[in-house]
Amino acid sequence: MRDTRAELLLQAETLVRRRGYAGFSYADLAETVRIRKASIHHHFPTKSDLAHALVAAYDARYDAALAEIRAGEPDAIERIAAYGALYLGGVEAGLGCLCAVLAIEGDALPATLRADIARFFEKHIAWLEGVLAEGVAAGSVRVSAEPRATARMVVAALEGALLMERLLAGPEGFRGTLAALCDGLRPAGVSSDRTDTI
Amino acid sequence: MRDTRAELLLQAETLVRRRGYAGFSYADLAETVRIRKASIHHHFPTKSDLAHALVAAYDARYDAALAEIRAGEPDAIERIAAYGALYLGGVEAGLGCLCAVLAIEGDALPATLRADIARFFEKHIAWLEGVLAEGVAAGSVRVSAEPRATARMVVAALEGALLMERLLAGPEGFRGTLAALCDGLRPAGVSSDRTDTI
DNA sequence: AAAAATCTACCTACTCATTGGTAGAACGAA
DNA sequence: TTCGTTCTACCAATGAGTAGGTAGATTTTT
Repeated sequence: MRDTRAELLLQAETLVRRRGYAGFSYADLAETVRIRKASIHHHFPTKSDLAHALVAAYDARYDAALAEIRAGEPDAIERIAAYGALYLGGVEAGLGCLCAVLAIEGDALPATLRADIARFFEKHIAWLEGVLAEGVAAGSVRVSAEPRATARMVVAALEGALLMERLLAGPEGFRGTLAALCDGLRPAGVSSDRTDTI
Repeated sequence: MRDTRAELLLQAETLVRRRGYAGFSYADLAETVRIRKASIHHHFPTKSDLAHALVAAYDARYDAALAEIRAGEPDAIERIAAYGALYLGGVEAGLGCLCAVLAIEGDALPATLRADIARFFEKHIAWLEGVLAEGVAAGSVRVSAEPRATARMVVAALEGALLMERLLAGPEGFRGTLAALCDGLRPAGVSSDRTDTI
């Protein structure tokens, strides 16, 4: 027995992350999942229903990943490197960030969806702010501005790098940006042994 | 006598930057420019012709702006701040970066267009690499990694911030990221008087 | 346990607005 | 008269979404 709904979510996510929200159709999705177009409407009545479900699933996966990083990695810089590695997966697969894709088409999207996306980003910023604040307290991080502004900058840099390096230098280019980002947060005089093995 | 072609380019750019490439149509454009749909085809036979022209014009404007910054501003950090201010205009107007928008829908775009966009980003990276290298030589910039990787990171951070802050905190949020970015590039012990007045 | 009712997941076969694009005529300026 | 521009009037294809039906599993009633 196959879980059609899950399959639809998986393939729809890939399509959106590859071609954008307006750039994929129920017909495309129907073809890749090998189901009739009308059957998709049974699971997701409208396209924006599907989009909501997509964001919810994506968000939940990130929630789990953030929690795991926090639990498994004590060092702040390593936590950020691990966070960056989540994006690296996208670059490797040639897929943009779901929420970045949707954010860009923002003006054409339902307001509720835009709110979901905003919450996604806010959550990441808050998480990073916490990580940075702890790192500063522990002396393993040097932040030039307030942690909040730096947190925003880190998310922005990673989102931007995913967007750009998918077209330019691929994983190679992304790793470079991630390394530069992490190095910039290290206190002066601390070596950066591990940044090239992220 | 009005320059319809220029008007078309202007309005099309706004539409794309607001809703994405797949998210706007010749019908939309015709309505805002108050012309018939078929007349647009006279100026831009196909949609991808229009897209190419859009990128070319956008790219040319950035070329001019980068040259002006280089000519008018001697200090490296101030140059980067001025570069960031170019993006700020987008946040204020609620418009994404044209090339970021197109990059995200990359897989659905003609390959030639993708190449144009890649060149746009490469150019910015190269420009920033030059600015950073000069700054390092002059002692006004401290780069933790190689200038090339830092340059990539700067473009990524600004592209990402424009994308995100359009939905989140607006110009306020963007200025914060820009300040954090610039502060991170300043040599230790140098005050950041001007970052809040960018 | 058998029969009846309901539900789930999928189907074919549409609707109807919109998409990018074309053909060819009309207009105005040089 | 010719050229550049804009128009009306179309086209085939595709978009999201709907109507209504069928086969099979599940639940409810007798």
